Amino acid sequence: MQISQELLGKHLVTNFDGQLTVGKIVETEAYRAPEDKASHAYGNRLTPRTKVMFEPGGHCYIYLCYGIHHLFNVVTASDGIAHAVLIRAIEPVWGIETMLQRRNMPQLKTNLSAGPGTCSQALGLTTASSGLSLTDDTAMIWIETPVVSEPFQIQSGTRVGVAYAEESAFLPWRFSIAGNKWVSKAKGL
DNA sequence: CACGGGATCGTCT
DNA sequence: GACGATCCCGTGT
Repeated sequence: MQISQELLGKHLVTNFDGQLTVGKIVETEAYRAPEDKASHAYGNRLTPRTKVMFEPGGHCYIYLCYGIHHLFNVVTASDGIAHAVLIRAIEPVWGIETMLQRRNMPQLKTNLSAGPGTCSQALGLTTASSGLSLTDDTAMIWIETPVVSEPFQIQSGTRVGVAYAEESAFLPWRFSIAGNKWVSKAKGL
């Protein structure tokens, strides 16, 4: 919860095949097992897929949604506690040409990375990278605090696509940088 | 601009 | 064997 807000404004960096891409995190969602019915680890459900969420924080959980989209999460809690923060949108900062190529887009538009599936694709993140460390010296994915950053207000709302989750569906656990045009359009905010 | 549907496949029952 | 923590494009207004 706190971490999902602290991640706003931070830089998410990937370095695959010598291609450096950087995006400022502008939108996140918190998922907190065991009580959160929207979490894949609800009730501490432990499967081959979810097990990286139970490991100590500092690495990532990436999974495939709707057979098409790779969704990137930061695992945030201590050993045995399955908390994660979904990165829903980034503002491109560096490596824009690479991101456009990955997205197969001719020119820069806000839909380059507004939405969890597209922003993962822009950064080159796939399930193949699930479980990788964000903190190792050799990490290919990591998070940095930008040297300079504009102050911003945090906006919150309910999460997207979790209507099935009963009472958990109404938790205001979606956070974004107010007024940032790279935030996804889902459910207005 | 709002809505509707199709794409597409790993994961769990 | 069903179903998503989604996106995009088509249609109609």
